[in-house]
Amino acid sequence: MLSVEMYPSLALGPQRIGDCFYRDRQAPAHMPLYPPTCDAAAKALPPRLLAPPPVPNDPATKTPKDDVKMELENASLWKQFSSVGTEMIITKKGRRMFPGLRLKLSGLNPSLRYILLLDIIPADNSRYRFQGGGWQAVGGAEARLPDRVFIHPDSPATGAHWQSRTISFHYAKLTNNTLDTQGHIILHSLHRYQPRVHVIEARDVLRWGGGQHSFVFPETQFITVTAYQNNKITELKINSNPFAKGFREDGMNSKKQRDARQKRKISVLTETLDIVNCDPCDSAELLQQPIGTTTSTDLQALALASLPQLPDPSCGFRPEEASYQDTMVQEQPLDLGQAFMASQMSDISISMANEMQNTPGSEVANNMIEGSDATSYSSTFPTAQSNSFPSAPLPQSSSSFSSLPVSDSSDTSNPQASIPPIDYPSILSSSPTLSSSTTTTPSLQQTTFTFPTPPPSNSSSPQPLLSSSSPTAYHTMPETISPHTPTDSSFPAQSSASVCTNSPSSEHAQPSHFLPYPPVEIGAMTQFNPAAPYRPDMVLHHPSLLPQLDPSLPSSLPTSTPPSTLYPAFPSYPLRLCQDPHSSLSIPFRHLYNTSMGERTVLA
DNA sequence: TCGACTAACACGTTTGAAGAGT
DNA sequence: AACTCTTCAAACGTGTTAGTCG
Repeated sequence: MLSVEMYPSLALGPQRIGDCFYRDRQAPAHMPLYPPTCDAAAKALPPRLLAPPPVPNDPATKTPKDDVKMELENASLWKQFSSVGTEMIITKKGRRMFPGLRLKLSGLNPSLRYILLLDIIPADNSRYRFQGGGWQAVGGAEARLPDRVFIHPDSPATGAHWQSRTISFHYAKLTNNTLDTQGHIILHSLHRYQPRVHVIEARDVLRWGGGQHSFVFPETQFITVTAYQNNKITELKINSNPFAKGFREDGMNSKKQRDARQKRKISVLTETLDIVNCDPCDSAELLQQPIGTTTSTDLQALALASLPQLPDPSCGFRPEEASYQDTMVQEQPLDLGQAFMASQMSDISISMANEMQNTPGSEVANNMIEGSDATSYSSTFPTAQSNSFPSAPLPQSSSSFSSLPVSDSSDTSNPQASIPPIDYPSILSSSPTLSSSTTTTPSLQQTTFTFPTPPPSNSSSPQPLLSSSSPTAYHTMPETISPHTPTDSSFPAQSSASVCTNSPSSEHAQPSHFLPYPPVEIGAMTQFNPAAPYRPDMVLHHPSLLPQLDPSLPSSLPTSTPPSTLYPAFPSYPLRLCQDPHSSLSIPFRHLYNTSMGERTVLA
């Protein structure tokens, strides 16, 4: 087993994030679409690896994975927002998404264990501004931040588990705090993003590859904001989010009620001042102003005047008796810390160990460095229809995927139903299964796939997600890399996977294939404690865990690979999954170490 | 001056502990 | 003793708003 000593970066603790982050941020705006390391690696690819992969016509290569389907349960709600132009508030402390991603999974093997991940990637490389009642691209996107992947707290769980209930990612939080230590997903404000959900067979994780399904629901695209720009979005949120009930028409926090409170407050302040200002030299002129015309500044002045800072014995006012309760109680930092996290870790380890035991090819970990088949997928995406993002149209689609681009005229609830559907690429439905989940062969898959590439972002008309007539091939590393394999390549090992988007009229999102890049080693290190009453959400931070929707985006191209971090959704994060910045190799979860106490601990 | 952002605020929901009842 | 149900307070999730910053 590898030790921390083999990966000096692991010893650096939390600051590693910042290190890597700043490396990203310092990347020049004119940075190439691909990082130098990637470029070099791509150039170094043997021609055979760049060639299109064989099309898997052989039915024998089909696995149950091909039937994995995902449905966006609250698609209608998402479409409501999408039709207006979904905005998501991001705050320093982290803000949940609303609507949340509520999903239904089917087609999984009930007895196998899976891990569900959520990540959010830039939908394009533009920055937006709300003007003229709509969103306009106003420039290039900011440098990409370290990617973080939110691991569903139930992970790993059996296919039966996932299929028996609605899967919700509502615990995931978004932040604009680039130095966030809470494990929230870091995003730039005023940028457009696309959430993705990944289903990874747990044991595949152990072998640095294996099958994977990724699902994209275009209607879940959103623009991040620090304050709502579109009133319609605010209304929608208030009307559909139970937490915002108070702001509804009949709520105590409605505009009407707030105005009434404001008036009452002014009245009380006025009365208070009547007492305080028994001294004629006080701010009597403030009181001369009609209440109705009192400005906020005036209110502040009134409040200040009424505060017990003017103890005048002559007026009988006793400041110490005043009930000014501005006692802001300091938030107690929750330090569920390492003990809790460790329990979580051990749980996953156990489950993973079980997986390993149940897998005849449990020696896969040792064979991860073996090469694998290369497969290529390419497709052309038609231009999407314009939508609620006036200058950034979304692809028109339903909440589920269909391999056939069928018009969705039946969806009358969707105000845009009349818009011609997007012809989603056949790649997404017909792509081959690259690795069998049941195979005992620990081979890694090599895949080349093609994703649409948005035109240059400096255009005032942002390009729609997944729409392009000039697809760009996305290449993954040809050779498998293991921690034991010294290399200067920036590419991690790769494996087969699938990506899926939904088409306009389908019932389910159905995956096609892409590479889990770099390999995720969640299972081997993550342990959940079944006895724990609550399972923390966890976030795997990895800059290049999965391929970008559009590899040409600058944000997808860190010049150096930041470390991967594994966070629980807790205030304190003792565990961190790092990647060796020198070798660009992802460190298996078993090398997670504890940083909460300023010390390193190899957990397994 | 203006747009973006932040912190404080009030209200509602959620959660979990404590107590009562069976 | 064990279980279920109710109550209640704290924590948390909302949008709003005033103020700050560049």
